[in-house]
This record gives sequence, structure tokens and C-alpha cells, in this order.
Amino acid sequence: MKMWKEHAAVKGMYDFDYVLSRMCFDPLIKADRGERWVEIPVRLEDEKHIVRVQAAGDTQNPEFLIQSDSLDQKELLIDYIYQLFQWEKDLSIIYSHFQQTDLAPLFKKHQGTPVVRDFHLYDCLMKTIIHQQLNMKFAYTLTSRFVERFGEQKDGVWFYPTPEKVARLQYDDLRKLQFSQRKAEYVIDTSRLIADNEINLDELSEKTDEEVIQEITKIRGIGVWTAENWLLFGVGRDDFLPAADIGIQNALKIFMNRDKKPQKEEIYEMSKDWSPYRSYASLVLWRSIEKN
DNA sequence: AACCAGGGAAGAT
DNA sequence: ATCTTCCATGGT
Repeated sequence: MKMWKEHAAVKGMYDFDYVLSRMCFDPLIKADRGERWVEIPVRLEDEKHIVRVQAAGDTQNPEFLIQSDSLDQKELLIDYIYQLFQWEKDLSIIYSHFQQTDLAPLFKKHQGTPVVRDFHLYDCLMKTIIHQQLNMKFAYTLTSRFVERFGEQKDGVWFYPTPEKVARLQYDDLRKLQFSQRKAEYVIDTSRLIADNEINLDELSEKTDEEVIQEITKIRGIGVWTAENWLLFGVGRDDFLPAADIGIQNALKIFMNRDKKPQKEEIYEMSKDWSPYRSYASLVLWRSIEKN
């Protein structure tokens, strides 16, 4: 039973069905592509809320219905959803920008691909560490085990464990889930830093790209790839292209008809034209090598 | 059965 | 500073 509903009309273009298809890769996300909705877990000051977002329009005329039974936090939750899906951003401007670059055909084919943020900064960081160097299938399996074992579920919607909870775990608790020793250390040690307030992700997310990368890569287990992915998917920044990412390299190899994957230096060079929207280039490149 | 996967740290030049 | 090796496990 939903206590309130809110309608949202979004400027430009927005391919919500693609967003849903991506979310459905993640077994932890409760979504229905046929009925075009997803239920978002939102933690606000220790309270767990669930917000349902449902598509009402189409890519060229995006409209949405937002619903929740958390009556007291309505305005805050609506704002949260807008930031999550980045509805205030007009994707037709970004589309125009890329029509003057070599990626024009990809943007024509995949119109309205938005940067959608992960549900929480901490969740994103943990997920990104867990996903390091693993194929997507096993990466999602491992993340699911982590959340289903130590997180919390409410009305069928999964919430990641808090940093405080993960900080109290032993490395062996994660090894039992088939984490490597290293990965177990990275996840738990980073959570301890956060729980002890030596790292504050909310404050960090306000700083410049360069400051974030410099600070966060000081943490053992977090390199440049993880920092860039956190900025892109966690914070929702516009201008990141993880040049070391194997998926980006493969996509560029195919798009440019090469026989070898381009390396980091070459990728940085060719991506200059894509700035200040390199995150959107990343998204369509990843999208270009998806099956279906 | 080898090689790869949406890397990163530690050791070796 | 930059290059190489090892970590750890599932997928193809």
C-alpha cells in the first residue's frame, strides 16, 4: 500500500527501460522490466525507506511515478530519487555534444543513456572493490552473498550492511563466501576506516575529482580504477572514463576496428574531445558491447 | 585446457 | 619512477 505518489516529468531524453535492464543484472535489485518499475532502498539517518519508481512515458518523453509509504520524509526522498537518476540533467545537450565527435554513431544508437548513481556511496565502494578483476557473473554472485549474509532485507528489498557491521567482521567470515584473502582485507579494512570516521564518504564526495582520487587511493585496496568507478557510479560525476577498464578497452577495440585493445595513454588522448562528458562516453561504450 | 575477467599490492629493476 | 609477478576464483 503506497501512501503517496508524485509525478515527475523530465527534460530531454531518458532511456529508463535500459536503466532497468542494467539493474536487472544485479540480483539484489528488485525490479520488473515488464511493469517498468524498480524499488529503491534508501537509508536516511538509520531509517530504512523503500521508494518505487515507475516509468510512465518513453525515451523521448520521459515521465515517472514515484511512490512510497514513508510519509514523513516525502520531500527528502523525492530529492534523493532525482539525484539518483540524475533527472535534472538534460541528456539531449550531451547527445548534441557527442554528435560532433567520433562517437556520434554510438550516441545516435543509444540515445538517452543516463548516469544512474548506485543507491549509496558506501555500497558502491564495496561493490566496486568486490568486482575488481572478476567476471561480471561471479562478481554479482559474490556481492549477493555478501549482502544476503550481512545486510538487511525489508519487504523484499535488500539493504547493504552498514560499515559499522562490516567493521566488526573477521576476514574468515568473508573467506567462507569465497572472497580471496586480499579482497576480504580490502572490504573489511576500508569499512573500519569508514566506521572509525577516518574516511567520510559524504564529505569526500563534495571535493574535486583530483582531490577524491588522491585521497581515496591512499586506502589499501583502492586504486585508480576503483576511484574512477566510484566517482562515476557512486558520486555520479560527468567526466570519467576508466581507461584501465577491460570493458572500455574491448569496446574501443571493436568500435575502432582494431586488432589490439588500445592502451591507457591512447585512450586518454582520444577522449579529450569527449570531455567534459566522458562518463557518458563510458556508458555507451559499455553498452555497445552488451549482448542483445 | 588455456586464457580471460568492469585490478591492486608488493617486489624487482 | 616504471615494469613484473603474484593473488584467487569462476567463466568460456
